[in-house]
Amino acid sequence: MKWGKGSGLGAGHGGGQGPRGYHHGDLKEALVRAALELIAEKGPAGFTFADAARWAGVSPAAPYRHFRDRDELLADVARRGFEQFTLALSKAWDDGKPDLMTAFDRLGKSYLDFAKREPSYYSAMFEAGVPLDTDPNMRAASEAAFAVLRAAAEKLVALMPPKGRPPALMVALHVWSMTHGIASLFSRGDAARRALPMPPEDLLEAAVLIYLRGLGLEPGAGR
Amino acid sequence: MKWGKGSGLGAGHGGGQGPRGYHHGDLKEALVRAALELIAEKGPAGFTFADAARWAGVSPAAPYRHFRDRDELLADVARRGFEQFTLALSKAWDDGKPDLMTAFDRLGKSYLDFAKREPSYYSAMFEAGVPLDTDPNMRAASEAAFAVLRAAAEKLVALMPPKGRPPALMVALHVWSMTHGIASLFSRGDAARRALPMPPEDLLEAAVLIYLRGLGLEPGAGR
DNA sequence: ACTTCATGTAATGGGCATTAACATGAGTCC
DNA sequence: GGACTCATGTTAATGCCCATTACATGAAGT
Repeated sequence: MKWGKGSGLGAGHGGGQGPRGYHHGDLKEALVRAALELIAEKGPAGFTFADAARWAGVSPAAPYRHFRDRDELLADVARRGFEQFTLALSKAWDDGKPDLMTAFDRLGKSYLDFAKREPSYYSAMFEAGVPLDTDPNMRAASEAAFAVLRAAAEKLVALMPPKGRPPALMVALHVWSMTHGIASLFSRGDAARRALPMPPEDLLEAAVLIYLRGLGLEPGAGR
Repeated sequence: MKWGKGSGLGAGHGGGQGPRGYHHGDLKEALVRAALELIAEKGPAGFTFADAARWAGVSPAAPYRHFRDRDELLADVARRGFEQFTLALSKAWDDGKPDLMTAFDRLGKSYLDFAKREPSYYSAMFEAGVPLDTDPNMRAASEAAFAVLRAAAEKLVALMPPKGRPPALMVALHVWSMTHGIASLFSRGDAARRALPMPPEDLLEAAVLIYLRGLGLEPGAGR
């Protein structure tokens, strides 16, 4: 045997998504983890299919049994990223408790936090150029993440008098864009980007406060 | 001769930045154009040094006379992108004429317009992972672009009463983030991204109006 | 035990980056 | 004007690494 036995996965029963019987280790999971590791090291375009195989400790051809090609691997990473992202956002929003403003702020911070804690996922999701409509699950996962934000926006605008109430979708898009912009420009783990006179979290918080005031929501509302 | 004569560059006098005497065509320019073309086709990571040479109609070794490696080529593309970007933004801002609000709006639109009209430059500048501090010119070019935005923000906050006047730098960063977020998420030429119920320009305009109102700037101010 | 399927391996062909040695044409200096 | 020199490009060669297709192999099912 020339390739070793994977990287600490043992010969478990295969907890992934295969029905049950796995022969060896859980290669699919190992490949995904390899991809994450490699993305963190050299960016979403900085590694090859063979690299992932090498990292997982198998032969260069083994990945083909699990992914058609490198793109499919990347797409799977992105999909998983969206799923975890949705989870994190939902948790942060927590249905608007204890009050909407607090929860909304937490939501934004959670977005930035995800981008910083999981730069590999974030890269795969937003910067790798993975098309959203190869896998229907992909689009669903991505939309689920946005749905959290949108639901939050719905509750927020419901605080306003029905007269000049802005469309919740627009509010959600605005907040998303702002947050994504800050994350892309300043909040990456790279540290190779631009310096900032304040932490990105504060930048975001101020932006959202100003924006909401512009909508007519006073800072104490919804409490 | 096996490689043909380039792609329509003719044997002009060499209008690029070489002092004057060029032997053949203006290969350096041709390579940059090749890179732009190829980025547009397959993304900033989707082409090789040899591809660029082939596209420019020269042998695979020729580019080495002009760029140390592929990264240097990409960096040059990014630098030129920032320069053109600065130009476009300056022109749009036009020193705040005829009034600040109009000019500011034009500035934002110009940002989106650049991202849409020159997706290759935009990619090289913001998505290719080109480090800003390899070439001092690079950082300078990138900062010049931001300086336009910052100057505009300065003029805008000067409209406000000195009491609760926000830092211009923060305003500039907010607007930049928002605009960059919209451009990244929705305004790319890709068309492979997410659908939007309104044009990105309108989304941005609304966001900026709301944000400025949140700062206490009434829509008619500065006129 | 035989079949079957999932899982991996060995081997092959091709492309790319990179370098060194050679060719060529434009300006330069007497 | 003619030889010199340098920038620019070509040819050729090397080594690496990748993707991908036939072949092997071990575990489960009957």
